[in-house]
Amino acid sequence: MIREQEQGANALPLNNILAGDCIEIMNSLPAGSVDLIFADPPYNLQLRGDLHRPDNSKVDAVDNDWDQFSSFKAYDDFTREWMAAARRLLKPNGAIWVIGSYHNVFRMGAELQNQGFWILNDVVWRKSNPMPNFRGKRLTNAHETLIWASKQEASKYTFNYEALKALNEGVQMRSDWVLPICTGHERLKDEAGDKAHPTQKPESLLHRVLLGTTNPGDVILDPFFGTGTTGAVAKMLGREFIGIEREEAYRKVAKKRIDAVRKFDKEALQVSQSKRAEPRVAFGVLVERGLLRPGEELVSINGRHTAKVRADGSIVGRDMKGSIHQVGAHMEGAPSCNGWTYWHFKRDGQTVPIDLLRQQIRAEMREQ
Amino acid sequence: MIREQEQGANALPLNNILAGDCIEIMNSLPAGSVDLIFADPPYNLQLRGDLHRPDNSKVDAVDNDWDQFSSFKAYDDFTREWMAAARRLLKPNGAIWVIGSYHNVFRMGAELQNQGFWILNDVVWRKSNPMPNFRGKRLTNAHETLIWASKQEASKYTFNYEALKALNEGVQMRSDWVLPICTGHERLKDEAGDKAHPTQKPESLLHRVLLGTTNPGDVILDPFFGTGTTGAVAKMLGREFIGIEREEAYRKVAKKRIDAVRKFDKEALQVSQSKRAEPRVAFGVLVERGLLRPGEELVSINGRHTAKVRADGSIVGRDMKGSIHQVGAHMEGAPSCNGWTYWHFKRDGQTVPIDLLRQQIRAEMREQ
DNA sequence: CTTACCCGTGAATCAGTAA
DNA sequence: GTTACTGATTCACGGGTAA
Repeated sequence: MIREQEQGANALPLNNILAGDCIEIMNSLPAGSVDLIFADPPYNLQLRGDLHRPDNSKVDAVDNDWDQFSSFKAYDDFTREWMAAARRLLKPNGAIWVIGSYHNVFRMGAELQNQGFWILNDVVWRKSNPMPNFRGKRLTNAHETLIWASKQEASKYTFNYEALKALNEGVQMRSDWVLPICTGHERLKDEAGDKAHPTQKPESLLHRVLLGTTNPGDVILDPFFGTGTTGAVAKMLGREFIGIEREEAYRKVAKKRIDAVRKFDKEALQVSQSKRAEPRVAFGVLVERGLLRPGEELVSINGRHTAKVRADGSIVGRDMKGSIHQVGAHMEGAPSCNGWTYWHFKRDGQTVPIDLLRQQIRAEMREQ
Repeated sequence: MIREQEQGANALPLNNILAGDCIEIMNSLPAGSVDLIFADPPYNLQLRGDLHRPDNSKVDAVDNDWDQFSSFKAYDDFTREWMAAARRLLKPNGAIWVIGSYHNVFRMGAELQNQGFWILNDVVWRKSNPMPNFRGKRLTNAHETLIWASKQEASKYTFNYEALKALNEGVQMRSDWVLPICTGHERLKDEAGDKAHPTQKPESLLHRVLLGTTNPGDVILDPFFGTGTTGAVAKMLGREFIGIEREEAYRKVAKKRIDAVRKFDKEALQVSQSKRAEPRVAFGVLVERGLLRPGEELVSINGRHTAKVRADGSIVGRDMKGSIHQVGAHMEGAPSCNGWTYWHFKRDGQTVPIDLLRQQIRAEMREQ
């Protein structure tokens, strides 16, 4: 058996990038031979016109042919096919990760369930540095969603609980991961110096996925290999990979990149540590959480000025409205003012600085 | 028309909790009459068993020949029905929020898209104090997902950008919201002292939703009302609500809760306004009123270009004449330009943006 | 050599009104 | 419905250059 798998016609082409359509290629590989699949398929963004930043520069949007689908039906057909091919390749105890945005992730999640995959977690990648919403028409799209699912409900999937706990400063890893997007030297460039791929994923993300849900020596398949982040991190971590990629330009960049990777590079093991900054608390959050009521009166530390709280966290003084800091500075004729210590409120006859409420919120946040 | 809506058979039962099945009741209400729907439907945590409605009646699966997926089918049928009924009730510019976990949110998101809703954002409610994963077999399930969608792609949905920005310490609100789960005094108890509802949502969550995507006076429908968080926050914020709930016990708790809510006073409900809401002022008016003289020179913000004001409110640059916006865009070779902030004039040795003069005019208009 | 400043850029379903 | 015009709108970083 093992000999066949290693040497026969059906041998797994380990640590290679296969050229071609991922559905065809997956269907040509031996069933039940892969431990983990990581899939980052086209998102079907459905972008309309151009978008400019406030400084008039144009956003370099994802307008590649591979992201164009004629309808939801066409996208669903595509999803059903690649997912079925992927599921066939998985060992009985295998698992899959998919990543997407609101454009496609709901359709992928539903199809995973339809095909009998068993969802273990949905994971939110919270981007520490997302692109802002330039027109102010929506919320900043600051996250993407991953779904982790086993081949079937009965699968004894791999989960390295302690490793992830260690990675998370000794407390259980949660379903929301704060990681920066891929920029700087990690972002691969083409010969012209432009980004080699429009949607390169950060290695920190794959590091966490592979560390947490595979063992050394496991076989990891990425059917939408792109510039090979999955392969690069798999190699670092001593896992085997199989990549499938249609576009020659991407394959070329990926091969060069992976060839340069050294196994068990200790520095690489540290890239995924996210920094923990002191959380910023907006004054509006006190209102939102009911610690202060809209309409409630604030008094200045010297008792000379008052202001009223509004529902959105701005405040209104005698002749001005704005943030707690702005209004405080205005009242005192000062260039700046720390509103947290300047403004007080009354509870049970006591006058208390609003900073006390901020400390309360911070304590809650630390509890996790 | 108005009389009919207020007093006729089709009158909207504002600020009431309606008893019964939400699909039937929604179908009995007048179409196109609701501004926002907030839906927190059953999460269907036991997808592999029978599916039950909130009243514990069993949902019949239409297609039983594929037993493994029949329960998904039943959940999808249920989702399709209530969502279609909800969509019918929305005004053309209306919008919907749904909330769920990985058990059901993918199916809801896909169905929203299938029915022609237009997804605006998916939002992650990151729980600051989730329940840990006791068995250590998965990641701590520390978030839930909300989807915000307009009735159709062309809808001019409500988004109070500035208010949410104020709520977030002056930077635009992101798609991930850190909020604690509902505990303590806010968590409603029944007579026995147990929690009155298993999945009561925190008021802070609804505060952000309603402040950000409705205006005072808007009609908000919650078809899975439960203990009435939507109604309580709607009342606080000066919005109208309609609740639908099958279970008498929940309706009773909700009514008592909402009756005790005090509306915030009007001034507190004024939120930060977008500049887009300000009245338009034609540049020519500045000339007309003598704030700028025909022949006066304007200088671009970077000091590189000049233009001359003409009596009709057009301006002339080196090789082009037109509006302040057209000439500015031409000078910079940009697709567009906000002439109000681009062009400056000189007074007493100072260089001042012409937008300052527009603000003067607007102030005069407000006094009038 | 260090610090300060400027510039570039990222999976984006990104406008509203009047004629 | 279409066209034309007005005019509102950005956060976190990394890298490079200037001081």
